[in-house]
Amino acid sequence: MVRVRFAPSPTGYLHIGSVRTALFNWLYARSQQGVFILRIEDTDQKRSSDVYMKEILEDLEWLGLKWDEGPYFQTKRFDLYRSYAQKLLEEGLAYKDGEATIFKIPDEKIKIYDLVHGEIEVDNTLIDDLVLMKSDGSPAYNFACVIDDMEMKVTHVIRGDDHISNTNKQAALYNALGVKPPKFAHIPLILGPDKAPLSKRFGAVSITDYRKMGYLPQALVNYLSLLGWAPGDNKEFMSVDEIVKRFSLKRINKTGAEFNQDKLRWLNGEHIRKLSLDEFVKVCRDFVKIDCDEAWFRKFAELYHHRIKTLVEFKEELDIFMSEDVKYNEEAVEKFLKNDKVSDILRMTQKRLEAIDLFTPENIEKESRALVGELKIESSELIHPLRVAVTGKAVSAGVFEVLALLGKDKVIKRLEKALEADYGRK
RNA sequence: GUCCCCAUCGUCUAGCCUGGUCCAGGACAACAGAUUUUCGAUCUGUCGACCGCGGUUCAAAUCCGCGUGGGGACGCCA
Repeated sequence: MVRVRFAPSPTGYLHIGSVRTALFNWLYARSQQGVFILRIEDTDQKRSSDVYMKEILEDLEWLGLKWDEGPYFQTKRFDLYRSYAQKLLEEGLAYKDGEATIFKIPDEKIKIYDLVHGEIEVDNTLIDDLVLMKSDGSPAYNFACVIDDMEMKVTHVIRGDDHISNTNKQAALYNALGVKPPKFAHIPLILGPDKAPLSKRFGAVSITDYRKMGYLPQALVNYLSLLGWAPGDNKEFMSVDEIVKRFSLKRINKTGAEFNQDKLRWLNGEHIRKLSLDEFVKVCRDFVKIDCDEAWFRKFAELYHHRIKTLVEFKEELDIFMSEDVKYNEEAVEKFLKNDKVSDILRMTQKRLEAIDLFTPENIEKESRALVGELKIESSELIHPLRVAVTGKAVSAGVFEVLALLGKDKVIKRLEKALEADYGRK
């Protein structure tokens, strides 16, 4: 039975890199019908906080990375660490230095077999002895980690590359305890654009940030799974189930991967499209928290379902519809409103639209095209200025649908405002 | 400084183990064209990489060595 664990420290929010580690553990457990254990490494009591702890649990749940066991807390296991330290002391494998207990690292070369990297040989004569229990009575990281992994019968330790140089120390500890070490898989780190491991400098690194930016958990899972792993057949857009089915440690690669938000955004768009309209409406409602007519909202969502890539983009479009004021995009105004004929065309359009009883896309289009025919102009000469005048932007869904959804009053009012500004003369 | 890890398009990667099918495939981005209702949508296309040098071999992205470059670890932090 495969048993893996994710062991975060509640000394900060859940970082993209940590989440990727959690994800690979979870994927391996799921793909092997194994057990995914959550262990909170809170031995640094000065830096640990409940706020971070709660956020970590929430983020894992939001991502759908459910744990089967735990959370275990290291602060509740100090007796256990103490007793093992005592045992090593009695066996002469550790010694006291003041209040601290130190493990005497045997002078020998040690071979580690890593599932990702293959064999790694390290000369343990080069490293210092290892603190087991600190003077304040708390266990040191490498010790607590080994004891817990042993006690929790962890079979595979999947963690970041940066732990490779802990592994030889831990291996020496396993030897001293007379226990077979778990299998190790050190996965490459996630890098920022500067090729250094992801840090605050990069901007958004916490899962909460991505949630707020309107990314779907399944998109984030999909994207993160592709950093350091690939199914091998060029398939990239995958459901979580599909990833679980195809995941294998063998296909994890060794190179650090740069986090690329463009690709995440693309994948997010794909996952949004894949939602049914009902699902999409629900997701959007939860995200924007706006009070408006259900049927209207649904129509709006339908119009933008395939046009937006994040929920924030959805909200921005929605704001254009909801707000009283139009924010005019300078480039759009420059390109489509600053033209001699525009004012006249818009004035006439406004009159036509005002006369429509049933303000439907079909009727709006009919009237607009009729006007285009009478004026002997290109339809684009009416449509583009109309869009900019009403939405402030050069980009939107189909303009007739947009107008219909906006409603006659609002459209007329916005046209009036645009005409007052009199861009055509400036 | 010492030790360890890594090295294919701008980015994520396939191929590398088991050398020939690779003048290196896909995706994101970028760019161009199309769609005469735009576009950040859609479709089509273009650009673009095996870090260098030696070696092994009939044959090397693939194996070996050395360089170079990047990263990590050297805490009574985790």
